Amino acid sequence: MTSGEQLEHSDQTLDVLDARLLLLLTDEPRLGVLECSRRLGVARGTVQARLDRLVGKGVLTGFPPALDLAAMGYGLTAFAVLEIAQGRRQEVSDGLAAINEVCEVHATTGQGDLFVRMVARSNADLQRVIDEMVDVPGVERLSTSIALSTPVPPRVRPLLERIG
Amino acid sequence: MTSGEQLEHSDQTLDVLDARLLLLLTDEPRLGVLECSRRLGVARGTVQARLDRLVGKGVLTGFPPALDLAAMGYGLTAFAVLEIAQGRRQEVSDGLAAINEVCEVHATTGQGDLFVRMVARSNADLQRVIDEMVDVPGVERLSTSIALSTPVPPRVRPLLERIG
DNA sequence: GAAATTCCTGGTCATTTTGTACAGTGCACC
DNA sequence: GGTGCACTGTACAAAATGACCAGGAATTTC
Repeated sequence: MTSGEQLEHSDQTLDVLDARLLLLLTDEPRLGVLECSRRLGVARGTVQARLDRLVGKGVLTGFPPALDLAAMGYGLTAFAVLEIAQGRRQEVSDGLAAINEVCEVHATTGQGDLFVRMVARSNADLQRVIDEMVDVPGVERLSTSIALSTPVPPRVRPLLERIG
Repeated sequence: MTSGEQLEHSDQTLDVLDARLLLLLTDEPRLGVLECSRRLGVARGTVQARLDRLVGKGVLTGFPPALDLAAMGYGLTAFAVLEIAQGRRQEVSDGLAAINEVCEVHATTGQGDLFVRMVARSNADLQRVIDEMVDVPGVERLSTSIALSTPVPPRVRPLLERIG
């Protein structure tokens, strides 16, 4: 059954087997190739080949350790939308990247030019981080909101499940 | 050198060695315990004990496969801020969670009540996803912005580096 | 239709890693 | 001085890995 079940998707990057494999690894990331092959009911070489292929395609980029920032003392997550001076995106981005607590920055359409995710140890700490951000040259306006809860934590699963 | 270098941090959840270990695993996630011990210049048992402890503390939650959504065909990432009817957060969250393309939802302070990260295959596809979100009962206002670029991709490194 | 290609299977092999255990050592604390 | 704790270095059996290869089935190509 090389591949014949997925007639509905066009740019079929992922195979049913690929999806099942990734799903399996999503649930139990520490599984070895051998275990995977057993669970999936295929030969070990197949799993090995699939993984290599997925990495080659750039779909699977690695298995980074997942850290719980809250458990590390960074109990606060906050988001900031900032407006910046025209044509200084690069400069501002660099300035933000230099702040340790800044965990993610996106340039977006709409009024806010940059969107930032950051963490802090406490409210006071957050204040400090925000101050640092405001001080970045080129930042004109900054509005922050604190994450109170996370009804849907980062996930990819549904996208995979639709294939497998 | 059990632990004696980190005098500046108070709720010292993480040790210098912990940080170095996590940093190492961040860079090369597929390393085994033995390799780590070699790289760090400590005994294998030590690395093993540290990892167990980190997992026990809840700091290290696993090694999920990192997938490149763009390589999977989801080239578009977008953010949405939505305002919802009073007291229907749970209901709305569930509704959003049922949409495959919704990758993350946070409840936040400020005007926007919920903050959503989503992906799509194309502009048309994004339109569909947005429509689905608007149709979720309890959603009153929704404003979307598309991620044009990501100057700072999700990272934890700086937080670790400050310790190690 | 026949040939070539591709992908999976199921097996082998030597090498490496894991899990687990243990005695020994340096250090902090009482 | 004694106790507890974390790290070291070592050991050994069991398991997994990486690298092969021949054969079969399905797909594509001519």
